[in-house]
Formats: sequence, structure tokens, C-alpha cells
Amino acid sequence: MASHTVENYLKALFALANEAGEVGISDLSDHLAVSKPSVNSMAKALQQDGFLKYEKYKPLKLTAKGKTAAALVVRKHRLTEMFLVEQMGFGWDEVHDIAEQVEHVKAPAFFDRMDELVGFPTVDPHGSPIPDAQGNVLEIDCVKLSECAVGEKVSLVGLSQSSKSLLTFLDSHGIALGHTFDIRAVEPFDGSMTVVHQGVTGQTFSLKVCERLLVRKEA
Amino acid sequence: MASHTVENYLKALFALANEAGEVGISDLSDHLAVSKPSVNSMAKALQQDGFLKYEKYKPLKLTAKGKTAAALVVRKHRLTEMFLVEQMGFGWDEVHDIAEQVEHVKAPAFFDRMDELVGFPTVDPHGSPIPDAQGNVLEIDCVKLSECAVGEKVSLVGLSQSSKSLLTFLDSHGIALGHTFDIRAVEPFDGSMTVVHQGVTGQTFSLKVCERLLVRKEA
DNA sequence: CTACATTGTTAGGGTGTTCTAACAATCGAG
DNA sequence: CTCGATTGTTAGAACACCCTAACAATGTAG
Repeated sequence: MASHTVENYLKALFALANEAGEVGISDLSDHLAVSKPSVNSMAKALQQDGFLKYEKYKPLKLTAKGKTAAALVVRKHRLTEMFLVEQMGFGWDEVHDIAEQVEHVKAPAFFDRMDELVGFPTVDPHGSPIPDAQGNVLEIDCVKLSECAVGEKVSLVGLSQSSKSLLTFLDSHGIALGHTFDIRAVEPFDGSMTVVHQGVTGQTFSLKVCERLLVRKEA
Repeated sequence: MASHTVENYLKALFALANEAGEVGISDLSDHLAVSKPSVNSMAKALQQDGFLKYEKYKPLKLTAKGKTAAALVVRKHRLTEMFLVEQMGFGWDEVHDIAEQVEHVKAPAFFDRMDELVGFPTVDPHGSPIPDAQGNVLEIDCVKLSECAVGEKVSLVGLSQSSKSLLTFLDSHGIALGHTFDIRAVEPFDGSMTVVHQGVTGQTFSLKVCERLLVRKEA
């Protein structure tokens, strides 16, 4: 099994991969708060182990093996988050840091049991999809709220880059997954949106917030 | 906080300490499956950090700080075992290896919540005492079954050095914590004991087994 | 197309943890 | 008390991971 460190690199690679599945050394360096030379040498090591393709001055690209390994780490993370919320009573804003630690536990039975106890969920408490035991990730079809137009009715299915402060913001505004929004107005100046939230009129959210809310358009 | 490795050394020191609280380098070397030079250099490092007293050619001795730190690792281990059995439905023979991993998680809230959810237990599923949050260990008064005499009535309160094979043996004989034994005979030749277990007559256990069963004499 | 900013690489070093080989101290038996 | 077994120590090296300083390649703006 991969070390704690390798698991973190894989997870970052997975999170940062663009449509082409490519990640720059600097992106990783920033995301992991590690120097570029460190990333560079780790990249060589990960290639050695067949987790990614690395050519000098080219972006990094996970191999099939790497993608699966990364997805399995993400699986452990998200199952843990789900377990922490559903079975242990933590808030959705508390679970990330704990899961960050627990995800490195090497005990498949532990995660399998969590999966069972929370009823084999497909998404975590922040609406992010949980990869299956084979490392397959189910895509969820959604768009950013900020990309929707006036008059559309949408429901919240997930968050992009959820951070503790975003979660606290949403909590304080009574927003949770599954809630509906009717878009009433989009401010041309700053992109802020005025919506009807769960049937209650008049909330306005900044562009910054709207870019983080992933929604599905209602039929 | 101490590294994964340091936590394991502390836990071993705690487990191997004799009445005087002293542990030999070789004992640690065997217990952790690590070479003696490794233990030697780690001993120096641990002294540097104030966890133990080390003098050349003398046995190692945990300081107060070391004892507390060690107890807190043991606490995490045993709380985890309890949680795995009570809340996640694992068998008492499955939990040790998982807890060995989970105990290194750095998230106090995680263990506090476990403690709460299993009702602030004082002993783990194998009858071993769980140190409190300050690192104090409650002694339980018990003796080895092998040290008891014919005619005594005792009840099982714990195990010494429980191993997976011992636990499986006990399971297969229907033995659990709290069960009672009436000692009917002790074989002088090999020390094996014949007892009445939970009122059912006629089970005989080898000395090896009896040395691992910690019992309390009934009033 | 050159110049600069960004991005990536090399070289060299540091810490934590491990090892083997060789040697030294201690302890117990005779 | 000496000898051999056990136990502990030193020296020297390896691996995984991290760093800084200096340099090279790339891509973009003028």
C-alpha cells in the first residue's frame, strides 16, 4: 500500500486534474504546501511506481493505475465524512479535517463497515460523489449556480471546493443540500444573484458564493 | 504531537514496563520488530524530548511525561476497540489490528465522540482498563486463573496479552468477559485446570490458557 | 523576435527512521 | 574469577521525504 505521503499526492492529483487530466508541478506544490523540487522528485518516484506519466517540462498525468489508486483514497475520505456525519453526529463543517486523518488508515474492513452502516451512499455530506470500491467515479450532472439565468429553478446538489468558511456561511443562511432556488435577478455589475430560497423570497448571494454552489436544473 | 513511530515506542514501553517501570532495549527490539541499534538511537531521541530516562547500559524508564503520553496512546487504542465492537459490530478478535491503525489519528474530537457514543467505558472489549483523558490508569484487582486454587469461584475480568488466536479459542469455547468459573481440579503434572464454566461442568484448560485469563475472586 | 515572468530542474543538504557489522559492557555458571 | 552468553553501543550507510539556492526551459507581451 502507498504511504501517507503518496496517498496525499494522489488525492491532490485527482482533485487538480483538468478535463485533460493534466496537472502542473506548481499547482501541486501550492495545493500540498510543498516546494516545487519536492513535487518534482516525488513525480519521478510516482512514475517509477506506475502511478503517473512524467516527461520533463510536461504536465503530470495520472495513469489508469494512478487514477484508481487516487479514487480509492478519495473513497476512504468521503466515506469517512459520511460516517462522521451520519453515525457520529458531527456537522458537515467539522468532518473534513478528521477525514483527512482517518483516510490514511490501512484497514479495508473498517471502511467497508462504514459503507454498510451509512447505507452505501453515492455522495458525501457536501454532495461530492463517492467512488466505488473499484475506483470508478460516477459523474453527477450539475452546473455552477453562477452559470444559471434569471427565471431558472434549480436545486443544490453539491459544492465545489467546500471550505470550512463556506460551510459555515451556508449553515448560517440555512442552506443545505437538496434546497431549491428560483433565480430572480442577476446583478450585471458584480454577478451577485437574488433568489427565492426554499420558497422564501429575497436572499442575495455574491458571485463568489454562486460559483461554489453546484446545482441541477429542475425538470 | 508525537509521530506515528514515537507513539508506537511509547505504547510498547507502556506495555513492557515491569513493576519498577523498567524496560530493556532488547525487549523493545523484539516487541516492535526493530533492530537494537534502532531502539538505541530512538531511546536517545525520546530522552531528548523528555519522554524517558536513559543511561548507557541501564534499562529505560518512562518519565511522568512519558507515562502520560503513552497512556493517552493506549487510551486512543482501547477507545477505538470499544467503539469498533459496540458501534460498528466488529468481533473482539477483529478489533486489535484496526485499532492499531486508528490510534494514530490526530483528532481529539474524534476520540472524544467515540468515548461519548460508547458511554465513557472504563475497560475495553478485552477487559483492559482505558486510561482517562489525563492519562491516569485505573488498576483493576485481578489474578491469573492459573494462580487460583481448587474450590475457588472466580469471574473473568480481563486477558493478559490477548492475541487473535487466544480470542478465537475463547469464542469457540463460548467464553466471554464476566463468565464465572468454579475450579474443580488442578492437574499437578501440566498445570491444566478443570472448571465449571457458567454452571456447565467439565471443561479443562491448559496452563497456557489459564495464565492468560485474568479473574477476580468472588466474594 | 526579444525580454521577462512563470514554471520546472538540478545540485546539495537536512531530519527521521531504519538497517548491518563490529565491538564493548554486563551478568551468570562453573 | 574467568569465560561465554546476552545485552547494549558505535560507526556507517540507506531510504523517504523535505528544504533552499541557483539555473534552465517555456510561453507571452511588447
